[in-house]
Amino acid sequence: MLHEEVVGRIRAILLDGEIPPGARIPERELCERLEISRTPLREALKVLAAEGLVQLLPHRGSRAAKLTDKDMRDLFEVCQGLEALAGELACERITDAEIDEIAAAHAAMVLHYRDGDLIQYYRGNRAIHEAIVTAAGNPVLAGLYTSVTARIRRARYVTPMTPQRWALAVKEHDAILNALQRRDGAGLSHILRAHLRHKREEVLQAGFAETEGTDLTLRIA
Amino acid sequence: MLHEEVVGRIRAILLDGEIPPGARIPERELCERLEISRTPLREALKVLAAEGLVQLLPHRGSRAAKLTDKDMRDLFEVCQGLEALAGELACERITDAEIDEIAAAHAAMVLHYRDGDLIQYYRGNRAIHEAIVTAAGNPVLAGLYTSVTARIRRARYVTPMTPQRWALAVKEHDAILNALQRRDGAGLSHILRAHLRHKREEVLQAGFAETEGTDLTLRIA
DNA sequence: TTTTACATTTTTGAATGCAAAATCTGGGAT
DNA sequence: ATCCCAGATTTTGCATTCAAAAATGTAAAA
Repeated sequence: MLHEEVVGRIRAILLDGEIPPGARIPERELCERLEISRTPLREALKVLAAEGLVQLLPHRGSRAAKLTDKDMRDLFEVCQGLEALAGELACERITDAEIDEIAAAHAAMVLHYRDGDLIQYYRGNRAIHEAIVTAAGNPVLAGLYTSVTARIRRARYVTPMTPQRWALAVKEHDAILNALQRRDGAGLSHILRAHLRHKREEVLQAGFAETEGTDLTLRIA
Repeated sequence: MLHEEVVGRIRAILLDGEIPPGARIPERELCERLEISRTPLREALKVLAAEGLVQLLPHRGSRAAKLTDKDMRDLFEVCQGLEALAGELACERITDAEIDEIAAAHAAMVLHYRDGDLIQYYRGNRAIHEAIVTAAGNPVLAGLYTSVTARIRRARYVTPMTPQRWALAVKEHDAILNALQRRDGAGLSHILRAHLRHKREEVLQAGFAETEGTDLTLRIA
């Protein structure tokens, strides 16, 4: 198994919440499960620690990082900045074909909204945001975006929504698509910020400071 | 020696250009120099690879990452976004005392400009940009900023300047301080973007694609 | 002289072993 | 019963070792 694959698999385990925030990461156990020895596992943990997903305590092992409200706020703030930038750049560089793809994804997402299928809605939502970042044509930006969103993913995409908020989010997405189609960078940037600000408020209101026992089951309000 | 220290020391070696971009990283040699064994060294290299400073080639060792013009453009673009965000947040959160400190640093920097001391000027310049990012009060943002700027540092702070460009940069810094003092987030964000855009143009015009032989001696035009 | 095939050496990536640190356990004092 | 401390156990962090892959060198053939 390649180094990057090890990192990826552990990242997935953490993001799935299989090892909940704050819990110790059982080295020996993970080694057996991934069928690798401690050396490559520990290399991966150091990388994930640099990413902020793992917390290393000298001589006391590693734990799945726990996010405080402040961390969450900070991450959302940065995420806003990155998406705003991505929106501007995307408007300069996006091709017609890419816009069409996003429009299609948008339409599909709206259908999921109509169906009240929050999981599929979130999935489509995420794909759209990622497509915009990709369209920005800046791999450095894309990399940072991936790493920042990974850390808030569980909060962002597993927060219950009221019908009002959900309706607002869909309306914002209409505006996002519209700005993209008009290639209105400033406008898109502005809408994306507002969209994320609202999302952040939802998440923080939901009291999302991660603790050992944070329940991450998807609930629909 | 602690893990973070190992990472830091190797990072410094790379940023100093002691191992030039594209050059192989001599594992054995670094081990002897840092007086550590290969295991912790390799852990550090993987972390630095995730940061983008090191390139890992499976079964062929690691090299100091080489930056293409495109990489440089992408990094500057992201850096602009991060500084713009930092500027906005700083205006919301900065204390009077912090503003005074930045004003003092600014005054000192202007003196170095008058003296024609580019090295000291750059040093002061960097301190100001970092102080703004710190004043934003967002450690996640600060972390990304550090990592992005690290990668372009050598280009950003080791590019020759024409008297015209230098004068413009100083003028922009006046505007930056002014916006900060007025706590004009939008204005500061705008100026910072322009400032970095100009810097990027300088750097790219200087033909900064990093190659094995890139001469990083500080030249004053 | 250049090229190709092969053997040797070097380097890489990962497993194992070992010393130091931390955690756990149980018995005795308060 | 609770608290505390000494010994045992586990876990961590690093050095070393080992197998596999790549690089290098050599010699024969074109």
